[in-house]
Amino acid sequence: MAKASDILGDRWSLLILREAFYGVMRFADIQADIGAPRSVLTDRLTKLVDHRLLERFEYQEDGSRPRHAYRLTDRGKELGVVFLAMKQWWDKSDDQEPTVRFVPDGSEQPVKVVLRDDRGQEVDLTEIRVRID
Amino acid sequence: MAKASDILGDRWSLLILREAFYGVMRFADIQADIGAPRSVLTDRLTKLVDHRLLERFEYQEDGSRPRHAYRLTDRGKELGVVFLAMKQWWDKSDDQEPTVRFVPDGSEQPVKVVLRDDRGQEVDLTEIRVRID
DNA sequence: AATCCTCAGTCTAAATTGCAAACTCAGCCT
DNA sequence: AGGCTGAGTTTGCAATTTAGACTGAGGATT
Repeated sequence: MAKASDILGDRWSLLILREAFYGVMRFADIQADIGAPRSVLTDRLTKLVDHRLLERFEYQEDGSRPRHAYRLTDRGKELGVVFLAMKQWWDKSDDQEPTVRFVPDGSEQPVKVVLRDDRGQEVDLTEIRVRID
Repeated sequence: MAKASDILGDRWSLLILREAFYGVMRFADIQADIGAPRSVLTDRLTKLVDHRLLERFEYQEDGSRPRHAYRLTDRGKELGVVFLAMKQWWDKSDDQEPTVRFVPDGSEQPVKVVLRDDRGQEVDLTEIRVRID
């Protein structure tokens, strides 16, 4: 997991990925939303592509020249759980009502991130041990 | 969640917290494990204490002078889910067998981080929507 | 008692990284 | 031809990070 923090342990990368989960994927939009300097944004996007969390693709709007944008790879999408866990953690200790919620299709109640044992039983964080082989 | 990335969006803070989950909490041990420069380590530990993820306490080993060390606060411990999610994500795309596993008391099967709806039903990441109020 | 050792930092100068703002380049639009 | 837009690149300066030396408190060693 040390390498995971190589990728995620960075102010901008986390924010970029969050944007990606919300669906934003054009350079200018990301830049406007998170306010990173362009040069840093270029660098981070390149790194995220190198790490196969994002991929760069061409798109063309009608009557516009082709441009490129970024989208999450499958591997990147799987990081969603990490973001949900982070958001849940943050919301819990923040006293504001969250303005963004993640809900399952066909429900209004937000999803929770929980731990489960191999029998499907929910487990509390305090009830787990570390096993080192 | 932008502020969460203020705290976590940093190469060393993530590693320090991981150490804390493994139980390491003395300055020298953290330093030896993660290799951060001392001055940065001091700075990050102070920040993590300020953000109430860690607390500093005195301890005394028999026949040694009192020293201080760091331990996770309750708020810090709750971040465990984020770390487990990160580890699970990393393990999935890493082809090595993980050498560290988190297992519930009284079992050998590692816990999984999953999403659950309000009725306790497990939900897949692909089945959720964003709701903005 | 003087010196040594360990831990937990602090200090410093050099290297790296981050920054804002200006510049570039391709192609569509008037 | 000139302008505009998106997606960068460049530049010169500011802030952060780094390795490594230094500090200071107190127990241990001589």
